[in-house]
Amino acid sequence: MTSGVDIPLRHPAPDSEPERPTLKTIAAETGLAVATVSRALKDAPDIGEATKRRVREAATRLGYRPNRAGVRLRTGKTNVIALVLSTESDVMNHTSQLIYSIANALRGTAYHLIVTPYFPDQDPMDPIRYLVETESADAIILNQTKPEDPRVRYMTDRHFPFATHGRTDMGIEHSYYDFDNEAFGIAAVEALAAAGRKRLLLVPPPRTHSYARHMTTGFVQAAGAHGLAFEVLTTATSDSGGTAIEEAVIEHLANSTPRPDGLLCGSTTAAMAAVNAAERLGLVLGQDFDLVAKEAIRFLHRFRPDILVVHEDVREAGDFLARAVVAAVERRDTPAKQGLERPGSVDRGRDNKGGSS
Amino acid sequence: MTSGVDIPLRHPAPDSEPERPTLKTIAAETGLAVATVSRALKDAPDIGEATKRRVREAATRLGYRPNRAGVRLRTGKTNVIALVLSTESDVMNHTSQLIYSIANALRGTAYHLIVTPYFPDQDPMDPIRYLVETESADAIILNQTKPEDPRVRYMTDRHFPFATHGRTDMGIEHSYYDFDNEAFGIAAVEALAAAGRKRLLLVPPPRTHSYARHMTTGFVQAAGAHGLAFEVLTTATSDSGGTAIEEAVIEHLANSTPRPDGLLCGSTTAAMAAVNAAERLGLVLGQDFDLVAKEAIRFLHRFRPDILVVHEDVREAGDFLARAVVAAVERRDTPAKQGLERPGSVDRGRDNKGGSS
DNA sequence: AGTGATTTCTATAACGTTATAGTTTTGCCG
DNA sequence: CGGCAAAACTATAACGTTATAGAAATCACT
Repeated sequence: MTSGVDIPLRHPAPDSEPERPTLKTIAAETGLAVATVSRALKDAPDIGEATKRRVREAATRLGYRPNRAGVRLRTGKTNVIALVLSTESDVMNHTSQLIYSIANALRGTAYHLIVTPYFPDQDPMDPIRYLVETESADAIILNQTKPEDPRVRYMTDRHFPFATHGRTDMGIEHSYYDFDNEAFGIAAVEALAAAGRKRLLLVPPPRTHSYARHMTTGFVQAAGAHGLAFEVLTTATSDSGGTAIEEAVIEHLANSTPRPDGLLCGSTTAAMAAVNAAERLGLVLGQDFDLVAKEAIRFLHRFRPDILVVHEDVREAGDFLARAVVAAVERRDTPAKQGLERPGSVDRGRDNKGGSS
Repeated sequence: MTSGVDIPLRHPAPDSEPERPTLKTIAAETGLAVATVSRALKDAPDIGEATKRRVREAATRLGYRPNRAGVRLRTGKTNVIALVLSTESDVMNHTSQLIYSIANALRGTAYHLIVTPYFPDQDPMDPIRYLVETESADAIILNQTKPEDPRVRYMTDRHFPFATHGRTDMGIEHSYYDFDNEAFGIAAVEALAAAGRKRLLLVPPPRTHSYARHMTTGFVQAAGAHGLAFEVLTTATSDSGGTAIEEAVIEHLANSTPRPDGLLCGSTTAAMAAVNAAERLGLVLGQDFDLVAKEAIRFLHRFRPDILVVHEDVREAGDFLARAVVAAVERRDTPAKQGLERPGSVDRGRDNKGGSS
């Protein structure tokens, strides 16, 4: 089949690409100077109305779109929002929802979303430093804040626009969106109290994260207020992984007298593991014990219809955060925006009409 | 508090930024020309060894990093890999795993990951066209391929580097990674046959996607080969949403005689819904019926330990796809790489040591 | 020492954009 | 109609990089 001669055959056809139009193309088309076209397109006051119309017409007709590299090189503006994500832990459900909702909020704007996960073996500061130093983004959104979060200080010091999913304890004024985990803790305790539960057990989030303290505070306060006994599990956290949680809970339940009859979990995985643990001890959900869980995607009502569920709307968070950073980028002096999602009602899974997916 | 006078107070301190080093900086530092520095850093053959060492030393000392906008403007290279994601359907679990594994594979390379989800109201071609036309990425990875996928044709025609998660039926040679859903269908049927099941029901993936045909083919073939009765659910697909699937399955089971006793589901959600449906009819899993499901993240073993589970390793897919496109970008004539994940064994959930999360 | 080849380095231009300063045109008023 | 201001447009340079062509220095060999 192949001839012995080596014909230097390149791409079959030179494919004569239509060549993407630039300002120069429009300038040639309209007989104007490149600078005029540029200024016309950004509606500068010193360009005549008729000219502007002519330029805009040519631009749409040719399908002109600014070359981002050109803009970026000249102005430093990247038109990029970076989302920096922790990969550890059980946030799995959160992640894709965050990404989708941010991307959705960015639709129709000039901004692209770049996603930069970092891994347990990395310093969380690494991606932040990289993005800021190389000016690879106009703003950063990050999640999994810690009470003392060096990333927040770093960006604040440099006046770099950012917003966080979660709060810190540093007293720095910045844009964030958070779920009110303290209120959640209180609501959960009240639901358990209403179900007649007397001895509560919290499977806490990892202590390093800000929201762990909020949830624990709410839990402890409300339990105290209702005169209920309570404990916080110390041998596992809600992102220890299902198996570890199950073991830790079973161990705890087996060895405590009196036995806790009201459980509180911060994640889907933890809830499933905890229910399994209790059931392995022969306890019946809704009878011997109740469990309240928070989840971003409705799953648990299928797992155990009797579970008590609070929904966290991560999509709202993404939307809020995206708008906050875009506003900050467009006008550098925009005041920081803070959002706090109040937990909705605590519902039995069986009552959820929930969309799941 | 605020004084009546409006002092035009800008940023407190001018913050005298250390100025990011450029080639010019290094040139000044070493007394060489900018072009020489550039060539030295990319190890061009016409630069002396001593000079190269001197330049490299200065570069690391100053913390030089090439300005991407400059490179991109000059060369057209973006150093960006775009991941284009469908937001519909139950792939939720897949998504974050794909993102993480791609990002992980890209670590240490010069490539950034940009994530571009598209929504049900959009033409799937939109993001592709945008990325290709504006040359915003060096390569594209996309998921949810369809048997006849215009995106694949578009990029092939333009010799744009890409790889897909999933195959097409178009006979176009390109890079992809896929889970062998036909083999999965066969293995699932065999597991159900081994469990003594005689009448099988498939809750199929949405017909528009390539893998639906594969899974159905395997299912039908193997059921025929084992002389088992079989049906394919027509009133819902695995991404109809939990509630819809539950309704459809309950309806189907209630009205068929003889009643199916072996179910096959392609996703976690579908499996949970199907089990719920069967149980609402009073059927007992492992006794009156068995169910095989495929899942990316181990969940189901907690839901019902008796469920039969096959694991799909999405992380492997992301890793493979990332390497494939990077290879294609670095050397445009790299042959297309294809990967097909063979399903592992069909295990009872109770036997899974699985990491969950 | 002279010639040519080889090695090593440099000047220049260009990618697409925009800020700045400057030029031309138009309009107005005395 | 001269003078001047305002309006409308343009030329130039620069952002940081790299491809190209060419210059300078070094070497080899007569």
